[in-house]
Amino acid sequence: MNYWLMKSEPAVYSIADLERDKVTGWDGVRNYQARNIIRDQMRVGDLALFYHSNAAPPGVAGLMRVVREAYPDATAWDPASDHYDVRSTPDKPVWLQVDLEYVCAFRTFVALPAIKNDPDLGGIMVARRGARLSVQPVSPAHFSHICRLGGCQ
DNA sequence: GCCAACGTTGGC
DNA sequence: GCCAACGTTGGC
Repeated sequence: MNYWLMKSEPAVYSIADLERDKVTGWDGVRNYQARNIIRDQMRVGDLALFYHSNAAPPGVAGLMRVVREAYPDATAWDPASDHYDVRSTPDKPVWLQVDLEYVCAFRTFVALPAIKNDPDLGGIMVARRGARLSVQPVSPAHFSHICRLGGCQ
């Protein structure tokens, strides 16, 4: 079982939207490093922290689970989509997505400044080098600590 | 809105 | 393949 942190701007799609939808296709990833993680490493049953980026403050808002492994992201060949990419076609898809299901919304939002100041979360990627990557690995120890801070399982 | 970090593009 | 220019992310 692997653990991840996945970013979304809450103004676009938030943990409350996922709670309503129950399952969502995590489309729109347009970074090769993030795509390769989705393609090569994300497996059904993996858990992911739902991170609110571009928020005030940013931070972890809840928990979700992978329920479908990598498959083509159809928004890439939709000219009407904000994520349209002329290089990707149904025959040769460039961009991939997974499906994620809602697990819980944190009772306590775990804000980025608290993450940075927590000695138990030293070295976590979201606070350091590679912070911009929209799909990141999280160590089991860091993952369980953030879940405990958030008040979710 | 600013800007640092960093990924991508394209000329050579 | 180098690297300067440019675009994007995302914290602040």
